[in-house]
Amino acid sequence: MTEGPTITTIAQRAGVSIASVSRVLNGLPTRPETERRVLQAAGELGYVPNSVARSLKSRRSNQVGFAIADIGNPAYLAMIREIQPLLKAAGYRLVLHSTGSDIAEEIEVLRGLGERYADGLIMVPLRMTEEHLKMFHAARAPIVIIGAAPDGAPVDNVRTDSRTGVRLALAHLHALGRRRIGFLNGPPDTVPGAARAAGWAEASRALGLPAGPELTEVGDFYRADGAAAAGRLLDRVPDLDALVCANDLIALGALDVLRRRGRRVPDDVAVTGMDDTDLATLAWPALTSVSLGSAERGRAAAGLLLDRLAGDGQGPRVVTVEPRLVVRGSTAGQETP
Amino acid sequence: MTEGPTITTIAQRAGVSIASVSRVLNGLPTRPETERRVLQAAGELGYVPNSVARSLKSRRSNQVGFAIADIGNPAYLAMIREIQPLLKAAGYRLVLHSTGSDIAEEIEVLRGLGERYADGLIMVPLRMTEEHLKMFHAARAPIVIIGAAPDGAPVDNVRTDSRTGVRLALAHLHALGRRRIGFLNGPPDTVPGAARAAGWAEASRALGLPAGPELTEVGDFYRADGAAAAGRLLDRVPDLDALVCANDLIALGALDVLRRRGRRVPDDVAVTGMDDTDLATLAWPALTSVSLGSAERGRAAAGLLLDRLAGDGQGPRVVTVEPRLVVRGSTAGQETP
DNA sequence: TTGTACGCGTTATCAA
DNA sequence: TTGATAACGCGTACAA
Repeated sequence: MTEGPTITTIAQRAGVSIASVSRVLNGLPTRPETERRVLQAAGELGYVPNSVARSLKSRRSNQVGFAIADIGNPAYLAMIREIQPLLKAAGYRLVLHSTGSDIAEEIEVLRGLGERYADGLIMVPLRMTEEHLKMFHAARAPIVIIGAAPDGAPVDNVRTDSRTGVRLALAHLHALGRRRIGFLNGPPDTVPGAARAAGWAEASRALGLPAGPELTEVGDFYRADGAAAAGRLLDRVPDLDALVCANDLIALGALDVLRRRGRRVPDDVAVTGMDDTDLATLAWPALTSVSLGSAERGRAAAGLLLDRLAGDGQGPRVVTVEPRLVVRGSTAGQETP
Repeated sequence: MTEGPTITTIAQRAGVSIASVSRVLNGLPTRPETERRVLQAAGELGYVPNSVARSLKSRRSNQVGFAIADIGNPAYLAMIREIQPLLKAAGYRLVLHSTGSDIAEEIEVLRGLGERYADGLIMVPLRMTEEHLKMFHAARAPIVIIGAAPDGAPVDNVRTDSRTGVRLALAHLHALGRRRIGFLNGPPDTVPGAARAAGWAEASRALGLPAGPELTEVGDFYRADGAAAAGRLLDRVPDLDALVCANDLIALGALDVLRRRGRRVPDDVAVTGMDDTDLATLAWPALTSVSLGSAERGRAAAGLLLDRLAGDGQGPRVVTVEPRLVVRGSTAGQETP
């Protein structure tokens, strides 16, 4: 825990100037004898370059921020698992921000970017406020938004179409003959919540299904909230024959409640989730889920950001990932492999 | 994306020296008029202090590293969820390292600590080599190891007793009348793998159960490996009446195989996991699991590290978390709540 | 090929 | 109270 050696220490020990030390360490041409002495001194002292000083000089931190609402959500996890290796391979460290879906904390993360602790930021915002936009414009480092960024915002954007996702789920259930289909949504004032609500309304109308509020319950995007919402909806509409859930966690909560109430899945009530997380194959019966390509979106976001960091100066780019229905036992009634 | 303002820019605009700017920004006594001009200039320019320069001067990065084998393992996840808010509250950013259980990468993380990009490190190593020990001694920043650190290593240590954990599981199954109990372990050359193997041998002997290699299968700590290992063991010992698994992921793999082979759980085969992750309550039947206090260990580790960072200069400390059996449907045969 | 000296943006010391 | 200036550790013109 003593003070570490610096190039000055090495220079003294090797009897050369700090410039020579720096040159040797950076592989610039030097006389073999000088190189030998420097390397020996560095080795003996256990020298490790100070990344802070290097950053101050180079104006690059070699770090990238990743901001999400909750590290516990497996959809975000799938993103991290893709992003982290890509960043590491490119020489960047990953700074993780878990904002707890608190707007103020999200803004704080954006403001922090101004401190230059990171060379770029990937963010999955739950809401999109004026404040966000202001920070986007003020940002002095590239930002990639996973989710819906407003057109014209100076950020790269990886999006998916969860409206279509809800439609896929609803069409699937409709094709299976279900007609009393309930909807368990997340907070409608969040970006994903609003998109799913819109998709629900659209698709219901298109299929000639009732789309009124009597078939919808709202809670947070967690399992316990999903269970509570499912309980309320079942109390109100006991003859439901299917449930569309706004994410897998909510669906798992719904499965808990259905099991507790003795409703068979999928025989009595079919259930769909969304995000197609690892949890979907864990549930019993395995959960039919709409994949929004979390892993793919993570990969795309990392790619976009690395392009920027490599000096790509194009205008804002948008990558779109198509939703895809993954049918499993919770709607199909067959054993999972 | 233009160059950001510095205290020099502010000083020019406000017509004062950079020293005055710094004083105002740090709340040191200044004449009201000076303060006003500085704050106005700073506000107009959208000044944000450069954390890199600040770090170089203060010799503190306000970052903490957290190194784990795989972010996808929910036991680690439980730790992060505790660690991250504690660090944030104390003003530290979290730098996440996922090493893929590769020794070389773990060593690289320890070496990286020498670059002073972080003020401290929390690490959950899977193995413990001479190289690790060397790096611990050479480290110039405090390290907290979650898992078994050798006595005398200059690190704080949060440990649990997974030997006892295996004993708890085995005793539980024995008390339920099971006598042909198999063991699905992780790699025995890892710290947790070795501890669990030792616990298995000890506890089997104590209970008068066979403890030979014929009842053990080994794989990695993942679900697919658990399934493969369970398959091999069932082929060899078809009349098993229980399975002790080295973690929850392995147990979930075992549940997959048992279901596929038509063995009822727990009636035919009782199953226990370890780590008591969120997945345990997701499985069907819900998984009896030995809690090793992941969340608690994460909290303890963060606490130890923050103490150090606050200047605590004691010798290495050890915190031990007791394992605890959590009984659920996979052994008790009752509906989960 | 090598050394001197400056700058990166801050904080902190010392005179004034 | 304020300003000039010296660090912090590194990279790099520029001069030798």
